[in-house]
Amino acid sequence: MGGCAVIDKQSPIPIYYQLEQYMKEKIEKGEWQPGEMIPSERELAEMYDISRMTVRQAVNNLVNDGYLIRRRGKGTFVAANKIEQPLKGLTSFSEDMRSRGMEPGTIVLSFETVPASGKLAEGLGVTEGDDLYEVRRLRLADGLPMALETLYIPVNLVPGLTRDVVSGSVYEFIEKEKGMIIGSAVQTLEASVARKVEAEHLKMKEGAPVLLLERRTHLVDGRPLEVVKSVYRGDRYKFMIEMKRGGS
Amino acid sequence: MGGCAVIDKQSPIPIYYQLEQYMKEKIEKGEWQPGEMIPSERELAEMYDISRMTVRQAVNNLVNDGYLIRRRGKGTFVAANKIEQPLKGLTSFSEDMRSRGMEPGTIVLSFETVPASGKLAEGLGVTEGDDLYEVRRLRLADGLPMALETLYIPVNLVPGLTRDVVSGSVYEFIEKEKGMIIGSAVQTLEASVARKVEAEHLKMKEGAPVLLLERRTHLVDGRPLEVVKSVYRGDRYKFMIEMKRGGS
DNA sequence: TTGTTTTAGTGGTATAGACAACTAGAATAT
DNA sequence: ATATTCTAGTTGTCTATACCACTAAAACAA
Repeated sequence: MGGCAVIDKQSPIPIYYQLEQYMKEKIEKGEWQPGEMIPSERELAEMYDISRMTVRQAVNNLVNDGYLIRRRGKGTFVAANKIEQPLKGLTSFSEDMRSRGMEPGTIVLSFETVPASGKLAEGLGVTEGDDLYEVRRLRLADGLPMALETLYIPVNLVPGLTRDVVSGSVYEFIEKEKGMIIGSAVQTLEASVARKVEAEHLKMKEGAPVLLLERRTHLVDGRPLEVVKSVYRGDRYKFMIEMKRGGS
Repeated sequence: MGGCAVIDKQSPIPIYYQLEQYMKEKIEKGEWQPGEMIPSERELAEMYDISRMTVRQAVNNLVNDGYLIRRRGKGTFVAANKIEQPLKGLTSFSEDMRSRGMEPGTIVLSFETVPASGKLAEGLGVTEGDDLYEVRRLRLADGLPMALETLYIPVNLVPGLTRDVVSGSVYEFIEKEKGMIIGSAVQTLEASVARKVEAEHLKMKEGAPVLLLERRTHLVDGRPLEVVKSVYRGDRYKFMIEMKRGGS
């Protein structure tokens, strides 16, 4: 039974932080499986004799870090996690890697539909609450982690997207299976440092330099297709742009 | 005065969210300037007759979104602005900053001629040992350090370059005084962390994220014009690129 | 059987208060 | 003058409680 007290109220370490670390450990060790519902906030509060608000602070942090997902009226669930399914495909990332003489790879970390919220809805031209595919992929080059990518596509625009499809090339599926033509993209790039979750996936140290990339892709008819947010390893990736005066 | 109630407790919109949007607006409109301290949590709570915990929820979200920075014992401050404006095609630093609504500035740190060596000579299409101008400049936006730049130009291509000229726009000098037309550029971007010297000039902490930029500019006739290596502040600068499908 | 209502349980929002940890400057003592 | 202590103000943590909004399944009604 273990006098595994878990929470030490006398410790100078904040209670919410103790609980946060404890839950994170459960998730990382696999004691709490992806998709599994964790004890409710009220249960946790009673279990460790702490306030529900304190539980919420711990849960909040893990939600922000991508470990947990809240669903009002249903519960709090462990986020999808590391499922291996590498496959080759023709994507801009893949083309990019091949042009650099490296072999691209992909690991789909999660694939689900989520309701569009705020900025995402705006960026994708859908109304808030509409379903979006949310795909998280780890992109590899010569087997080494190169980027962590999160992709959002409106479900009603590309119905029938499956986990199998996203393990390959999404663009190829859209152009060849759906007959839609991709027109343009706007990309922003900024420098940052790896947060914990990112560092773990990319196998780098927390705080190491990364390149944050956000791409908004449009179809030729102007409809927004996708929003992709990527985190590239700063030590392995260099972005290259060719520009011409006056042109675009 | 105006019954700008700001907070409507009867509204179905959560109070914390109302406050969050209100504060975000203040920041985006510039009513609250970067670095400025915002009212304390207790002040805000009293001001709008809401609970401090509710204020905290609003502030928390803005902190997570990068709008605010908390400092225990001191207060909560508006974070440095992130610039996000499209960079169309090839522009100079000055054009870039002006298009983003900021006033560019330049401090010339050094101006000398050095012999071309190895890669530089190759990149600039000159023979090793040929004279190059080497210019180191601190680029400012609205008076704040934005980038540290080192520039190499073959002397025989642009004779007559002076310290006065480089304190302004080099591109303007080349196009207007010399009559040469800039054609294209290849730019690489990568993430890194500030080294000591860079950190000092850019007034940021050693190890903070920076964007390393290297640009190789060519004239319309194809002759290499310059190689520029820049270190941009990661917290103040964001690159935006528009692309069209066909290539990458 | 089918549709509707109720109910228990979940996370979401909000309150009022308390004390701790920290900061910077003022007041004090040396 | 130079330390030292005090103090007012800040964010950080935590509690106990209350009600709302939403979900899913059970209970009920037609």
